[in-house]
Amino acid sequence: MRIAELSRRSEVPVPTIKFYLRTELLFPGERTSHNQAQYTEAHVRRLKVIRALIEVGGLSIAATREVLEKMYAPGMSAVDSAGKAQFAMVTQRPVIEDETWERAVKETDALLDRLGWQVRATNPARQSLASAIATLYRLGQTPQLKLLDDYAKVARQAAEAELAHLAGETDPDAFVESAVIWTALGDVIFSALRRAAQEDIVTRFTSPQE
Amino acid sequence: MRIAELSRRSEVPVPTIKFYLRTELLFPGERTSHNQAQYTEAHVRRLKVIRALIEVGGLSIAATREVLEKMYAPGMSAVDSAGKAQFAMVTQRPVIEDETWERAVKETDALLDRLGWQVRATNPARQSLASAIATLYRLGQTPQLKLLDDYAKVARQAAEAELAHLAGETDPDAFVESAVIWTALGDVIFSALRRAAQEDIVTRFTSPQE
DNA sequence: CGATAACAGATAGTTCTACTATCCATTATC
DNA sequence: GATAATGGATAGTAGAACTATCTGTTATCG
Repeated sequence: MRIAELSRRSEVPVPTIKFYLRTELLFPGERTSHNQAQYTEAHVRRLKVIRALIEVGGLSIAATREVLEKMYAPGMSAVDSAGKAQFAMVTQRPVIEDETWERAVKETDALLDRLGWQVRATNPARQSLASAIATLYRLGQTPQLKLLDDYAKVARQAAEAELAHLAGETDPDAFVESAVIWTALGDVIFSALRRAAQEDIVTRFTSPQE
Repeated sequence: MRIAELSRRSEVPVPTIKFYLRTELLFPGERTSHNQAQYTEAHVRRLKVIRALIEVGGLSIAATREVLEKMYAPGMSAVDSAGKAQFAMVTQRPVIEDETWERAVKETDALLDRLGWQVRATNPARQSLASAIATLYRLGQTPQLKLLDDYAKVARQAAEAELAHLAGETDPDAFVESAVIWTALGDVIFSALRRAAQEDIVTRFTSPQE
């Protein structure tokens, strides 16, 4: 198909597709002549994934590009690709290395240790967690161990549920794609469900009439 | 204190503080003369909360302003203020009302119904959830009921754990502030823990040696 | 008291992100 | 053969979140 149809099918404007091609977010079509290229179903699909990650998942273009690179990197097992893509999804922010930060890192290490989780030092989730904990400290909100432990237990259940869901996927490419999509959208879904649950709990608490 | 000290104490540059004052993100200091104003501990505190919501929580300035407005609105119960602030934290995106969207809304309603949760129609979490589910549909990822139900159960546990934590707070202002901070940072913490759990599970699965 | 520094407020400028728009020389298509 | 579409290059735009500069005071310190 040509670019106009690709645009129609993917609901992405032509100039935006060109922009994605320029910035290597989308792989090029097969050239048939000096000013013609053929696009395929794979392009449509890729554009849909890109839009989902950006619009719904809230990823930046840079993060999305990295995720896609890792996702479809050849010569890696599905699990490794998914893992690498996972890493690219975490927004890294520069860290202020003060006393609070040190404390938060220790707290993070202790938590993961206590849980017995095997999480590499390179996993950006560690840093992300530490910076949230550091922020709680700075705001005088002592992050109670119990609450963190509860959160962790619950997070593990969520991860188990979604990995069980993914286990049904036999095709490696489909597995990686599903894993990435679920990681990105899972955050959104979970966040929404948490807020919904909060309202329900508060409602029951203030006007108990079960 | 004067603005230089406020800047030092809050670690926010003076021009940024001025910008926050201009845009009413930060309430003004008490004027003592034509070009002097006094700032208080409350200003320091507020700036720290603002930076936490923006930098760690990832809120936009507009969302942050709304959250703060609702948070400290007078004449409301702590629970109501926290609820309103909660609503302002969800990023609303324009919705494409196609067939997929309709289906996702039905799915969302059915889910909340099945769970028996009391969630108002105005809660933006509904829309957020529906748009994530619609995206899954569009990507051909059938959102299995079981997984959504599992997620919901887990989200409820997280919400219960954090509300139990908040229940200890007797001062209404402190309650609202804690609620807002935990809602914003909870997303980050949970997301990080989920990714950490994913790595642990995958590690155990591919090289089981407990 | 006077020099220097700090201040509030106004206005303008900057950087980054994520697109949009325009143009041109081809190439398709009717 | 006229019209439309295309790929690629270049430039422009809109919004967000600051950052800088300027002006006319007001503090403060020696």
